[in-house]
Amino acid sequence: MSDVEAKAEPKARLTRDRVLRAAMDLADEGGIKAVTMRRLARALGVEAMALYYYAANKDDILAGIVDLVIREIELPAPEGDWKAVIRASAISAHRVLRRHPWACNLLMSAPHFLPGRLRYIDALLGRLGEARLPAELTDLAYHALDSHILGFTLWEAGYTSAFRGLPPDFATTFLRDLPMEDYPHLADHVAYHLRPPSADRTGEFEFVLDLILDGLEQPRDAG
Amino acid sequence: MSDVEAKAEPKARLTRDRVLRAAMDLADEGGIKAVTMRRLARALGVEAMALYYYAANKDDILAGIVDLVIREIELPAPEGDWKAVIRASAISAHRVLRRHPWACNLLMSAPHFLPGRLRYIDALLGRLGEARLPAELTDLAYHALDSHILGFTLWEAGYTSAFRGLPPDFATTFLRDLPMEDYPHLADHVAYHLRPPSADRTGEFEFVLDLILDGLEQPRDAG
DNA sequence: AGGACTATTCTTACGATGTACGATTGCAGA
DNA sequence: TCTGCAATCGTACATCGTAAGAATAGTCCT
Repeated sequence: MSDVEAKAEPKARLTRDRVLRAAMDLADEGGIKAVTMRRLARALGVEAMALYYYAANKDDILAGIVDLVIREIELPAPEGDWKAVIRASAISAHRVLRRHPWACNLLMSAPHFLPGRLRYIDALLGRLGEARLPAELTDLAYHALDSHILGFTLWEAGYTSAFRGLPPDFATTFLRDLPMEDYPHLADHVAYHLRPPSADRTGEFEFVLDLILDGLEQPRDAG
Repeated sequence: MSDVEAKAEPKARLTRDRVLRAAMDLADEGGIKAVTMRRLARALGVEAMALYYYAANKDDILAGIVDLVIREIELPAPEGDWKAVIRASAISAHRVLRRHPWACNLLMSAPHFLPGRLRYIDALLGRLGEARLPAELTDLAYHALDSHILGFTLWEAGYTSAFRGLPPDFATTFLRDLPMEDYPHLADHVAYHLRPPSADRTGEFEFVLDLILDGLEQPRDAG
């Protein structure tokens, strides 16, 4: 099952979209490090340099697949209660990013402004405007939502990937090898972080999401 | 001012600590991509392979400098009001990560469990325990704090780096080149994101931080 | 002093990566 | 059939991480 004889798709004309979609597949399967110009080319049944006809360079491709991911996010609907609608969109974003964990890192490390992202930002800002928050709170809200979505998913992805594929007795091994007497509070919580990767943290995501959404509305006195 | 003739430190014996600290300097100056075994070696006045005596591989070095960063964070003090103390630590973490923006990405992409991080987690969990929250809320709180700190700082770092060193008329250029009629809500907010990189967003960081800290205490009815 | 042992550093080399440059193919219209 | 452009390929280079083993430099013993 090595990829020496990779599935070269039936020879159809190359397209920027086909290139990006193949790159996304590679990333989904093997993480972002699996996206290599040569590997990508092979997956498309083509030589590496052919890709440069459709992308300026590798960064261009990475920016492109990030935008593909963003387009998978369900936009806040144009009607309905703003809070419910934004909540739904944030939950969708979380779900999408869980499907493409590599995208979190890319999203942050030099944000590009491609159509998908612009449309997402615009839609979010539009609905947030309806909350009639003080002007600076609107921007804060957008910022807070984005960073919660990304931070949470990134955190989640990092920890689940760190523990993926480990033997089931990893917890005990982990506890034995560490000088736990130095970290008295940690031991109680290790089990929590060793929950199977499929563990659904959606509830936690939504809890903090609601903290933010509800908190924006309440007038607060300065700390 | 090319780095062909890099500052080779006065020839002192190599040390894991000296290696890590030099790697950190490289990352601070030129981002994480500037950390290269050969460059790092040259900065230390040594050949690349010498580094492998002090580190198993490059990932080991990266994990090491992340732990150095974590150690810069002021731990929650062992006494005083738990909320105030955790708040101060979170603010310190934010400040530290702003100094070393490259560390955010590293922190997430495969978390390692080195002493600095373990001590940080342990201290935080210990103080959170004093809040006497329901058990699952304690874990959630830790998770939420971590992901807020990282998400916010990443977001911040991403955007300020995207705009760093651009000419001051970038805003107008940006607005002209984009089909702004497609993004009506976005235009109003562009100026906000074009504030100088030094703009202090600490207030926003603390706002959401307080949302989380306060929200943890309130009993909430299910949405 | 010399010799031996170990800790530290260097030399060389390999495979992988991103991509510059120019040659090549293949299809369109004349 | 010839021409011209769009799409693809072949070759080459600098740079990367690092494997394997040779060379050096201390340090201690006698």
